[in-house]
Amino acid sequence: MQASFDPHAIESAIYRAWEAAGHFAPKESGEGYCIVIPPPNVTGSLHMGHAFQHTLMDALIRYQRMRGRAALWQMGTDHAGISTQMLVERQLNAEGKTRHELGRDRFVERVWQWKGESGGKIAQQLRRMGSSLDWSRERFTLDAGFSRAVVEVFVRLHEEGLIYRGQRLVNWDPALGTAISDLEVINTEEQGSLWHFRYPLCGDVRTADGKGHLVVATTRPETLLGDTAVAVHPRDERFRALIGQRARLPLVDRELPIIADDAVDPAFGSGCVKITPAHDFNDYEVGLRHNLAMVNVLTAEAAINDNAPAAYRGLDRFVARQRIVADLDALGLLERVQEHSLMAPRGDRSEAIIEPRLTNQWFVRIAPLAEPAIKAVEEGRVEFVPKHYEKTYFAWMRDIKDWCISRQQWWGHRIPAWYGPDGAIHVGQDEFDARRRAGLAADVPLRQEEDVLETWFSSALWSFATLGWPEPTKPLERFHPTDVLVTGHDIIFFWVARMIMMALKFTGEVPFRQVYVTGLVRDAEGRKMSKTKGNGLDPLDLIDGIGLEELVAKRTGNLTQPHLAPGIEKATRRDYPHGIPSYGTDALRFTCCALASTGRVVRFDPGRTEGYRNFCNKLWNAARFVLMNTQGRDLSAAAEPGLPDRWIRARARQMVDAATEALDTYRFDLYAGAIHEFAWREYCDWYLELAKPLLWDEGAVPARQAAVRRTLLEVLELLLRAAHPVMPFITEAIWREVAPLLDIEGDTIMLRPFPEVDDLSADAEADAAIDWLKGVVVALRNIRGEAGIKPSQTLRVLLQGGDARDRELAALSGPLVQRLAKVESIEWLADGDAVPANALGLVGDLRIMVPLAGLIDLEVERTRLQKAIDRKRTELNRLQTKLANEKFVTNAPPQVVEKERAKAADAETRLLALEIQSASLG
RNA sequence: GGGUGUUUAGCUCAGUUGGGAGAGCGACGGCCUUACAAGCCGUAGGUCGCAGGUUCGAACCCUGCAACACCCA
Repeated sequence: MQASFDPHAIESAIYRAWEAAGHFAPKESGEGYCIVIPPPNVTGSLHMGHAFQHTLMDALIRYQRMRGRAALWQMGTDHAGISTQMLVERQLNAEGKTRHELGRDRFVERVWQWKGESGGKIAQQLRRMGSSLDWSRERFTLDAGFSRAVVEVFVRLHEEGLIYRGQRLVNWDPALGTAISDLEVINTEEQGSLWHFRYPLCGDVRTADGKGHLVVATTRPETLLGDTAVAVHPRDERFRALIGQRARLPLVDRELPIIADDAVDPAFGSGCVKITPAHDFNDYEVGLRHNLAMVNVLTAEAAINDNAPAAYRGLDRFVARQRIVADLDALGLLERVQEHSLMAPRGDRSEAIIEPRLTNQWFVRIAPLAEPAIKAVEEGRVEFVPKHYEKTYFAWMRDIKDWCISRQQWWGHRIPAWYGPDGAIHVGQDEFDARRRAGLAADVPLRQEEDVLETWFSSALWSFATLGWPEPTKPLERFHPTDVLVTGHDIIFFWVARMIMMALKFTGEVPFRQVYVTGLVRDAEGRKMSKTKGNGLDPLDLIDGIGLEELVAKRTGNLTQPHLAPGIEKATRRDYPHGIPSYGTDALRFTCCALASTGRVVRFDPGRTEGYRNFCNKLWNAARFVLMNTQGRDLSAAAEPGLPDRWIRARARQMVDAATEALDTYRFDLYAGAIHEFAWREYCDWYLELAKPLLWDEGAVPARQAAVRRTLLEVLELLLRAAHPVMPFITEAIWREVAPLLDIEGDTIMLRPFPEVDDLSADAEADAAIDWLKGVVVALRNIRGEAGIKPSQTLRVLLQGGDARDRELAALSGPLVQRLAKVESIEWLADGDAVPANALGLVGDLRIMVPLAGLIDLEVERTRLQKAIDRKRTELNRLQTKLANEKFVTNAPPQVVEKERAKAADAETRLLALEIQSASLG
């Protein structure tokens, strides 16, 4: 093995070998375990969020595979309708073309071509992460089988009346020219203006205070072109007399009824509200209630259409806004303008301001689907981890609105509906089926719906359509419901809820038994990682490393806002003065696990990755040490385990227990902690050090040495298996060296069993003995450290006090203590013996003394001692106060009281010893 | 406006049923000790957001308040 850990030397070859051997496919027999991957965008690339979630999924899959389950991690990608179409349209624009010039067929062809070119990237990156996905079963939401499932679902929902087409007010994205769903609209607070306009009253009508006009306020003046009423609150005394009268809409010269509606907030603005049913969701409801006309004044591009006066036709909405304000001002109808912060709706993809717009769209009638999905979670058939996300889920599901599923786009599943010459709608699997169902002759011309389904409609079928539905396939039977869905809280509504509804509807089963909701990855300062902010991290850069100049170029290139480049460059040079070193996949994965605690935000700090790269190196070198001391040795000799051997196995048992518990409850941070703690703090820091004296003692009993060698190997091998789910590559590389020495069959660690607690036994005796030893060694190190004694200086140690057990342990562990603390001699003194001036350490009643002579400065030792006395006295006082409290003694459980008494007695003994020592030093 | 979550060491976070406040990183001091300087040894640092309450006992349970984050309208 190389002297230091080099991830590049091992990773790719190992992954290729696993894949070639078919190890990622579920085994033929055994209980199934399945996770479906949240499908990445087919033309996308890996970001930190993927790296994070995929690490957790892969850890689960590898863990369950090692536990004997037939584990399937179902691979697939999403066609990502809007974002992919946007990307390709942008490419076209760069060439000076538009999709409309190209036409639908050629455009779609072009997208497929782009998919062919860039669609493999994410798959390669997933391989670099070590993801044990079953590539042989890879699916795509637009592949033939999946599309069939989509059509099937559409047709059946339509048959049952759960899909309908209708004219509704929808969120219209003028930049993309399509409707989008409520969830795709992001409302953010922005600064704007509130314009107050005067609408003259018709006839001789006057307001209560004698004015001839009403005042209405709006943040969107251009919409007044579509006003069809003015509303007031029915109990608003100021306007009661005006209800039923009419006002005149300026510029348009339309008479508007003055109506009363509870929805009006009398305290907002003037108390009068202009009603634009075709361009505002609240007004739309008012319009329905009062049977108002709905005047659409916007085109698909959000310019003013022909329903408006000629003066404004064709103007962009924001140009029209300025013009209208100016015109009203000129007419003396602008009362005032007010600074105003408003919630601006923007499209999550285009970031354009969304316009509510009246259009014909397809909807899913969702309430009948939501009901069983709510029940499934209430009854625990689907369980959220952490549990509190169920509240979020219920809140949304119980107030769910019909789902707009049609998009005026080209890239996606074209809606399987055909229009007859009379405008009648015929739905079917295909045109033939639609004709058959409708009983239409072959010569009746039919025109297919132009719209496609939104991407989430197909994603909603992911759990079962990837497994072969609508065919009753074996994988479907074996792996559905899947075991757990691992995803972020940002897509609980988009995806999780819809999958539950669709799976229940079409398979009668929940799609997964548990949902593990991860936090979302942010940068080290807690900010969202984004290209615009230039604070993004590419997981591949953490794995492979990247030079500073290249990193700067990557972060500042192709910015949508180029003026931000200098700031980004400066921050990058500050944060990564030497670029990013290559840390390897295992270190990145370990970081992801270690950061996966229960919070909602995961602050990703590359410093942690460096630390875990070091951990990989530690493990690598520990393995080198073990191999150096075992290769070519006779390991078959009868073994006689010593206390350290028994101890490390007992510790291993504890580690396996903790690791198993952590993985079973999705506490990946605790799992990583258990592995790290055991490997570094116990196996390396103590066991390897304890092993050295025995290994290097030429006069040692052969059976003892054999036991040490076997223990070194066996515990290392067990540790590798326990750590494999989080760090697959390094564990495989080391395991291949270690396994032959232990005569283990098999060519890969990934198919070996995960360690079981029952493989090991607890050992109270060994624990006590090694605890004692550690106590003595730490006490001596402490004296050394504080007294500034050089590590090369050997010590003479005197022992006094203690009991028979201390003498027994000293006899057993003396040689180990000597080696670990660099002690040349240990001498027992009787209780009454005079002792030279010394530095004192305590383990229970046992006094560990290092004579000062020539080594330790008396003053330094006095200071150290005084500190120890102060600390111990504080502790004792606290305990004595507690024990003096009668209420405590009578009310607390006896074992608690007993424990406190023992602690007090111990503190007292120690304090006494320290005080005697203090007196003796003068 | 409604809801959810968070607040513990300089930073990032653990803390399982209420019973001696922890880890990693960082800081400081000392070491090239023959697996590892990507290492080893040691040290310092906290009124557990604030105010009440329950309890013999509260970081943990209850109430109120504050700050921050996110979701919904």
